[in-house]
Amino acid sequence: MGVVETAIDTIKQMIIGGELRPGQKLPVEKDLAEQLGISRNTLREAVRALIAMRVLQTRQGDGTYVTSLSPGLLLDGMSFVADVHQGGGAGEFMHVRRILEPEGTALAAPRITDADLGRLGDLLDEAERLASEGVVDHGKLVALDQDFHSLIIFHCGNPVLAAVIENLSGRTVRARIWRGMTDPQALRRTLREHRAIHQALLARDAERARLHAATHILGVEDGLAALRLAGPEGDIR
Amino acid sequence: MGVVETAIDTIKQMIIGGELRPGQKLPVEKDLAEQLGISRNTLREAVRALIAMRVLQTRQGDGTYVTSLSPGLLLDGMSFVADVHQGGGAGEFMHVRRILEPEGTALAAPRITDADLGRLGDLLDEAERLASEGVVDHGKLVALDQDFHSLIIFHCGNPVLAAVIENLSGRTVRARIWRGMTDPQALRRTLREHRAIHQALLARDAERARLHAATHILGVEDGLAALRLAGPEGDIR
DNA sequence: CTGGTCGTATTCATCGGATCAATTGGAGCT
DNA sequence: AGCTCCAATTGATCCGATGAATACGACCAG
Repeated sequence: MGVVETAIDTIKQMIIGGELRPGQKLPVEKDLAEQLGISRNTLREAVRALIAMRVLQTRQGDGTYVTSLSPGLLLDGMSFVADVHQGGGAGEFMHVRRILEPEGTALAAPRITDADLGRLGDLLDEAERLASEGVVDHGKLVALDQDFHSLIIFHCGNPVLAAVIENLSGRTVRARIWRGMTDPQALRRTLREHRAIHQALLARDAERARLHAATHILGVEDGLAALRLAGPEGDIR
Repeated sequence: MGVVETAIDTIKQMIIGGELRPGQKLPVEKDLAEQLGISRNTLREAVRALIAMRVLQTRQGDGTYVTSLSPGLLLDGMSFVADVHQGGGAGEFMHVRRILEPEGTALAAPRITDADLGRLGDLLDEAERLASEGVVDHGKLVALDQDFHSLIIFHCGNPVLAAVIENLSGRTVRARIWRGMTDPQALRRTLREHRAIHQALLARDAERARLHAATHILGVEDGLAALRLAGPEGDIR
């Protein structure tokens, strides 16, 4: 095993073993490199790998710190994975989301705050306003869609579940779906489904929320499949 | 944004954009560094970050290559996340697994090959043999347990689902559960549940498989909760 | 004594160059 | 044709130096 890999594992073990705790500052590069018996450049490569995993964080002029190590933070590298597979694998990611998101939505029903229920309503109102005006700015709709789902899932009570769901559909895939929603009828259906989920949450009815979320994602999956039939390659090069 | 971060994003975009395809070789460090207008050391830090994400792979004396980018490969960094949270967050990971694994098991029922059904039986036989002999080697049992679940989930038909499930319970957590299974009755129950799942798969009965998998993981969750009551800190320092 | 300002030391970021090690591919030999 | 061996290629590691951002303490004004 290479020197860098060894250093990565050593630091990992220091964290798992509790020697380094969240928020704690690491020794300065020069000292840590000497302590591990490696050069400063090599240590930096190891640190850079752990930064990519969101395990460490550096601040120039200050030092290197262990992050909060919260699941939401550590799992958000997954979205890149989803983006890479926007082609053939998108359906597989969506399938997992179809399993998880209804459950998360049901869990959120008794937990979501009244304030956020109101915010959800606002998001829907704005989306419907945009849609009725025949807006072509899909970016706005994508953002509203993402906010809607995120806000619900945030209240599921399980940060790991929330983080996994959150990262299953990367921005690229999500944008592709909405871009493909040229049919105004499909757009109206999506908004109607969102409204139904909102109604169920307002009634604190977990079962209805679960079912509406499930059918909603089924609809999204169908849209994705149709998209693939229409244009096998989604790239516009 | 720092120079290294820019370089990481550039390479990422080259992959998402299709300019770099799986298995393809990157330009040599010297050339690529020059092309990106950065030093070789800086480029190496960017490459190292992408290696940590399993996006790139280097072979000394040969070159740097884009990996297969398969979901299973890219998602296997998750297991480290699970390991870090062996303390408080383990239950949350197990909860997600409880949602996904029954579904994956049900999906596997009609797909798993007869050969692998036989292999599952062999695994169970060996586990029961070890248990009846009062073996204290938990490592063997952990490995058999992992093989059992992996072999089933492998046939769920969705590599993304399989990869996520596979990485939700890191080795550390799994080992902790089995180590905590000091009660011979609990061990027998676990084996009985495994056998029940196997029987359902043999009968190609997806619904029974789903239910048995769900109750099995519930049992594991209970064991984990009991473990936390017994000893809040699992570290033996 | 309090508050702000400024300079300096600390620390990470980036760079250029040098040497080591592993792999590859071809020259040369049998 | 097949094998051996050497040299070129390429990543791995190290060293030293400079730039840039931050933190902290000295200093000063009120």
